[in-house]
Amino acid sequence: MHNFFHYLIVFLYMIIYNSFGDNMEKLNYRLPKTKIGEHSFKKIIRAGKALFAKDGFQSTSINDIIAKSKVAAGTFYIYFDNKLALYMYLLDEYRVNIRKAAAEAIKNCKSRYEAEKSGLYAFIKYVKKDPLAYKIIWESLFVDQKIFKEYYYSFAQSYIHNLKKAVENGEVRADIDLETVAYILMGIANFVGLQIIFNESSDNVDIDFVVNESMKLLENGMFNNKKGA
Amino acid sequence: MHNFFHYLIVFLYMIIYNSFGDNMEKLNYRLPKTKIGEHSFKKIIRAGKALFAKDGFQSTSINDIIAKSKVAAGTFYIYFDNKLALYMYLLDEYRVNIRKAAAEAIKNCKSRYEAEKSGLYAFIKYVKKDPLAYKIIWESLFVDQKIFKEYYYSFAQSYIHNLKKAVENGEVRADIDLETVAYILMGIANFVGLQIIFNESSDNVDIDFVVNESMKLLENGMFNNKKGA
DNA sequence: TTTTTATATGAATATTTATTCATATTTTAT
DNA sequence: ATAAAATATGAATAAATATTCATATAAAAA
Repeated sequence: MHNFFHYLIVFLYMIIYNSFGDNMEKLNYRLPKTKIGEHSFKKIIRAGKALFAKDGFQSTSINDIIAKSKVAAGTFYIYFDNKLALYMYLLDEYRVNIRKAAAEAIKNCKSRYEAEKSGLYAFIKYVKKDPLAYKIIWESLFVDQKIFKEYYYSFAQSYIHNLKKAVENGEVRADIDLETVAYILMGIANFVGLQIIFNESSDNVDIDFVVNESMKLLENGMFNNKKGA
Repeated sequence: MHNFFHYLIVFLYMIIYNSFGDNMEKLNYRLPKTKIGEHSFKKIIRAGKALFAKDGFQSTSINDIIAKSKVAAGTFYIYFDNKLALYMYLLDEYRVNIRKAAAEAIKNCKSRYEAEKSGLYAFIKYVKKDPLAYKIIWESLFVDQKIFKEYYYSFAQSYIHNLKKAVENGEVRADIDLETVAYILMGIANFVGLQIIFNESSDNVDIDFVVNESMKLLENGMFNNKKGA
């Protein structure tokens, strides 16, 4: 008779887990409700950012975070279930910030061309200022492949949506697959961003330069002989 | 008087470390010398590949590798100093393989255009067949930022070298920065590769398709109005 | 054949890391 | 002023992980 209840519970668990699993993952942290709590919370966030940026997610232990933030071990668990919960919180924050920076840069653009240029410039400037944003998103591929895939997939979808409109009003050529173009544009932004980050002495002038060169290629391609071979 | 020797030793250590540090990192594994040793070595390699592919470098413990490969704990240490040594061994293997695949694909190409197309196709086919190759190189950014940077930097340099030749014989336009082009091409390969890997049911036809679409953009850009805005 | 070298083993040890909980303090609500 | 809620603490415990080493066996060299 015990077995019946055991299997019932397992069954119910499976239903709940499958339908709500993804949503429940987001409840792994608790925001503070007082000034003093906010202070501790911020200390943890700051330490997490610094350590994840320096050593990466997996190499950073909760003990490291506790030591750096100078809160007691128990305090960490008041706000976060575990290290992943803190990481997800930061990842979310950076995603919002990057999208905000891009949206802000694009909002007054008159054409798709201008929007690509401003968006690229804003993205690279953002990751130059705060390389952790860049690193933390890339690293999500190794923390949880699913969240990485979802991020780029949804990014690509909104890209495709905008490109479609640009095709309709004749700005973008109609004879090219927009999904591929979306991934190409993400690839360019990420790797040209890499180029800027690699060069530690790079400044706004350099960002201007690589953005202009990238736009040249997006305008007219890279080959002289337009027929190819 | 003890202090003198202490500082002498520290000084000598610094000299040795600075000049040979990079080379010495590569001596962290020992190849087997007999048939039976080769067998154990291969078992460790196979288990490492499978686990790094599934869970990533940091989430895989040496104990996991030992369990999966079915060798004793001590056996692992006969061949590798630690987990990083195994990872570096695999990273090196994949780098060689990817470069080999790319070189093989390019060697009979008559033009830079053809070479770009074949190289892109070969790269995507390779990472589709063995996604760990892709993952392990990207992940190196989080295992050791230096090796990641060196990898893409040297890749970019050899790219620039080839592009320069193509500019000289008029195949590639002369009014564009080749370093930026190199990073753009790496970005396209990596993210269009991502697009293919994300779509689990993608096949050679899909690879053909995205390569063709990418080449369209490299030929003529993406905009109708060549003046931009 | 004997000696030497290479390899295998896994229990034991050392180290790191995550997590809990009883107790104390501070803040907010009543 | 008092009760309730929120927060802080860190020693203690639990769990995971890395590494060593004495012992044994197999392969190659002498």
